Amino acid sequence: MTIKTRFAPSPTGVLHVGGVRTALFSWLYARRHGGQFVLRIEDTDRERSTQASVDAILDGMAWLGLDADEGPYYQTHRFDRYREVIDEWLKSGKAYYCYATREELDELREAQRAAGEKPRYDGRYRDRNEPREGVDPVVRFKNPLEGTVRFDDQVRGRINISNGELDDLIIARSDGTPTYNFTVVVDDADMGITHVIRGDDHLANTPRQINMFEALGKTPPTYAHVPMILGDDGSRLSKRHGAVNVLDYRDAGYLPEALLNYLVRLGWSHGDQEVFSIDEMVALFDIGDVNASASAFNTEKLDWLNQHYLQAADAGEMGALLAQQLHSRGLDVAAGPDPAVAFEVYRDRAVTLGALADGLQYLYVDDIEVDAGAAKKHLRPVALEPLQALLTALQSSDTWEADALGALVAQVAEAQGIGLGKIGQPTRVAITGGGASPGVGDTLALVGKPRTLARIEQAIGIIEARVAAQG
RNA sequence: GUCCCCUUCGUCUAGAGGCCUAGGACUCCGCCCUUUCACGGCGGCAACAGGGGUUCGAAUCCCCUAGGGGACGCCA
Repeated sequence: MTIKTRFAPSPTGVLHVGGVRTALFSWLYARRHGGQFVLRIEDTDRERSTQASVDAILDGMAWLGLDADEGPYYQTHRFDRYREVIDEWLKSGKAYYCYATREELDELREAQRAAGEKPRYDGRYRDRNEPREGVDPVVRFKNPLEGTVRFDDQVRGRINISNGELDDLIIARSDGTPTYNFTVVVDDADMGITHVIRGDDHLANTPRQINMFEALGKTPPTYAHVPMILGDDGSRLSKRHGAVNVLDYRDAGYLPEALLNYLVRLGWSHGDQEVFSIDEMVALFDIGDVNASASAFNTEKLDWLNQHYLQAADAGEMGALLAQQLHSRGLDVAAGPDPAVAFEVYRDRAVTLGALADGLQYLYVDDIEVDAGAAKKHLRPVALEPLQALLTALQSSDTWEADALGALVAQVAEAQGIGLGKIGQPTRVAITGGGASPGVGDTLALVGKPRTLARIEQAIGIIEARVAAQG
């Protein structure tokens, strides 16, 4: 049997990291077993589905490299097929029209809740077909009254739910459009899905879906319900915990392989291994190894992985991404060093490309503002003479290459009879505006000669003003 | 409320009755390297929810309690 999995999001919002994890698990499972992976857009709720959400799903999946072998299918394109099954079930008595109004249903639920019962449809139209004036009926599936639905969930193990707990769910709204629990079944059956890997918020739907598979005369797929992702505080991950939209992670400068690596380790592991290439995930992943308990999203660990991948990333590719980051900050990339070169110098200090771009702004502007704290600490009178000496030396330097510049700074320090730090720090503050940067030689090389000279002069000016102010 | 599910360091996890003095990773804290910041190296703090069983022996099996989560829509 060829394995076939699917990812079936509804386009009613952003592509959530929780959704991406189930997509990843489904994709990995299919790839691992040489099977197929299907993308299906569940857009039966026409009120809430939007094209923007569809685009977000497609963009996100493409960015992550979770390529589908089939699809995207759209449920709205399959309404004829759903209608066909509904008519058939209506004819064969597997489904029936229900004329109860929303108000009546609300009342019923309220009464049940008040009586301490589980709210559910009471079957009042199950065995009578009595059209009502002015009421467009919904169609309900005739769920079995007796027996227990049993299935072996690949993550949760054996699950038993009594049919007595289930009611007759609506499969077509009063406007005739089909609903989720029904369309999923028809689609999974028609598309030959063998393994359904999804969030565990669907666990309670599964028995009724299995009953519908039987009504269809089909064998239900194997199910695996993956626990949801929690926020730092243990509650369900949502926007208030920070970014949940995968595209926000892309825009912040996270690498897809880092996000995927982070997500695959949430609920799944392989011994002590933390870093997995895509190929390793494909080779090692098994849905049966996924934990049954929920796990919390932790940005620090994601950051660590992203940094890890950045350290080994291709400088050319990272340069292009960094250029986008700089550009989105309104900076002219042509006004500074090749971003690929800058990345190479900074790669061990980059957590995300976004944060890196923030820290590199000084390379792409003519005028920088010197941080007050750094100036106070390092642009002191004692630094005046070393900076002047360095300025002179740099002015007459005919090469502008990192190693040579580093050596030059060291020579000046020695000539001044001071330690490297006594000249390195003031220089760093002068040319970057802050107290942290790569080696002085690298930094000078990146900044370039004209700006370096101008900035050292500016720093000398600051110190002189300070001396003057102190009298 | 009813039904279902979950429970190892702060977080992600290893652990399938003796290998556990409970291992790894992130975070945090030290030390080393170092002109700064990082990287890197070394070290440290930190957990089996509680209570009963079963067993020669339990983080691992069973039961109860507590806590947490989910579902209960003409949403998906």
